[in-house]
Amino acid sequence: MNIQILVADDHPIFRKGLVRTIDAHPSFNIIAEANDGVQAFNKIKELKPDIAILDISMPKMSGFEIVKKIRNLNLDVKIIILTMYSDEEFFNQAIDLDVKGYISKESAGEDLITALERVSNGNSYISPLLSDHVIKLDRERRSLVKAKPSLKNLTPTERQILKYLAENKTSKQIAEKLFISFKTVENHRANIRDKLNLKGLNSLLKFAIENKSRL
Amino acid sequence: MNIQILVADDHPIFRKGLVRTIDAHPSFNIIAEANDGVQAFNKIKELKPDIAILDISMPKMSGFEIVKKIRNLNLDVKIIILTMYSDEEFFNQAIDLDVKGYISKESAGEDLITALERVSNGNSYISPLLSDHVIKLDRERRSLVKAKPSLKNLTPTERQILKYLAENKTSKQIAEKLFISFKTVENHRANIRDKLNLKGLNSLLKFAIENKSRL
DNA sequence: ATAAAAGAGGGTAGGACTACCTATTTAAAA
DNA sequence: TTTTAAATAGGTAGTCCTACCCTCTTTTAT
Repeated sequence: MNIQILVADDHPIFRKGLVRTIDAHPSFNIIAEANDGVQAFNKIKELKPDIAILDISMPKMSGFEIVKKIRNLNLDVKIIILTMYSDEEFFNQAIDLDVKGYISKESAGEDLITALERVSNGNSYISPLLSDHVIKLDRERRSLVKAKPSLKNLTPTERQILKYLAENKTSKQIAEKLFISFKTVENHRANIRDKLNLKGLNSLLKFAIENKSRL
Repeated sequence: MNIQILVADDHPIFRKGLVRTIDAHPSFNIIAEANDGVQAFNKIKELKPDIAILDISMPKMSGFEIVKKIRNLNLDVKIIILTMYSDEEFFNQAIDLDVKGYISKESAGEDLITALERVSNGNSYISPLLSDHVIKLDRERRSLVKAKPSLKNLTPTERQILKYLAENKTSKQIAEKLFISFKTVENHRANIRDKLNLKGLNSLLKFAIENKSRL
C-alpha cells in the first residue's frame, strides 16, 4: 500500500512538521507540498494525489475553494482539512463539501496518522478535539429546531446579490452593478429572506456578512 | 559552540517542525520540549537553557507570563517569541519584556535559524514578516491619517452597544435593554462610527458583526 | 404542452439608520 | 478649580430596508 499525499499549508515550519510526521510511516508518501492555495490546486490537478491535506486559510485560495474546484473537475482526491478554528461554520461547510477528514492543528501526530489511515480506507475521521462540537451539532440536527437553512436553495442571481450584501452594498448600488432596477434587487432580497426564513430589520445583511465565506 | 534550547508550543505537529528545523544545525541543541506554559516554565527553571522559544498562546500559562516569571527570578535565559498574530499590542508587550527575538509562525525555517544565531550572539531579531508590519505601523503613526482606531478607544458603554448591534438589535431595542432613550443609543452609535471612521449605511452593523468575537 | 421557477419591474406604508446639529449632567483629570 | 470626557436627551432631513401587494417575460422541468 502506497498512498500518495499532497500537503498544503502556508506555514513552512508547520508544514515541515506535517511532512516529517507523515514520512515516518512507510505506507504514506508525500509527493508534493504547496505554499498557497493556487499552487496547491495546480499540483493536485497535475499529480492527482490520493489524499490532499489542506489548510483552510491560505494565501490566494482557501482550502475550501480548492475543494470546490476539485469537485467541479470530478477529480478523485480525498480531502483532509486542517484548521486552527473549531468554528461551526467551517465544519458545516466541510461536511457539505464531502470532506473526509477534519483535523485541528492542535492535534498530535498520531491523530493525523489515524486520519490518513481511515481516509485512505474510504472512511472518515474527525479530530477528537473537534468532535465535542460535532456531538453538539448532531443534537441540534435531531432536535425539532429548524436546521440552519442551506444556501443551496438559492439561485445564482440570489447568491450574487448576497455577495454584494456582504460588502454592505445598498440595493441601489447592487442594481447599478448588475444593470437592473433596484426594485428587482429588493424583490430578490425579499425572496432570499423568505427562503432563509429571515425576519426583522437588516437580518439579511447580518446573514450575508456571517456567511460570506460560503458564498 | 553548543547552544541549549527549549521549545514550547502546544501544537505537536508544529513543534515537531521546529525541532527538526533546529536539530538540523549542529550548533543548536534541543534539550527540552514543552506542551504548555507551566511545563515550559518548570523546565526552564530546572534546565536553564540558553534560549527558550515560546509560543504566545499556550494552555495554562502564556508565553508572556513565562517571560515575566523568568525575569523575576533573574534567570539568564534569552527569549524568542513565536506568534500567529502580527498584533501591535503583542509586539509592544514583547519589546517591553526585553524579548530578543520575535518571529511569526508563518516564517520559514531559515528565519528561525537566523533568529537563533543572532540571539545567541547577543543580538536581536524580528521576523521580516513582522517588521514590515512594524514599519507600516510606524508610517501610519507618522502620517496624518488617523491610524486604524482599535476597539480599545471605545468606552465601556460603547462596547456594550456594539455587542447588542452584533446581534442585530435596533437602537430602540438596545435602549429598552439599557433603560435609556433610543436617542442616546443613536448618539453612541454616531460616536462609535466616528471613532472607527465608519461611513455609509449599516457600516456600523457590519463592523459589529465582523468583530463580535473581539468584543 | 403545460406548469413551475427564475428573473425583471412596479407601488405603498412604515420603521430604522445616518448625518448634522444643540444641550445638560456628572465624573475624572489637569 | 477648571477642563475634558462620558453619558444622557432631543430635533430634522434624507436614505434605506422591510412587508405587503401586483404584472410580465423567459427558462426549465414534468
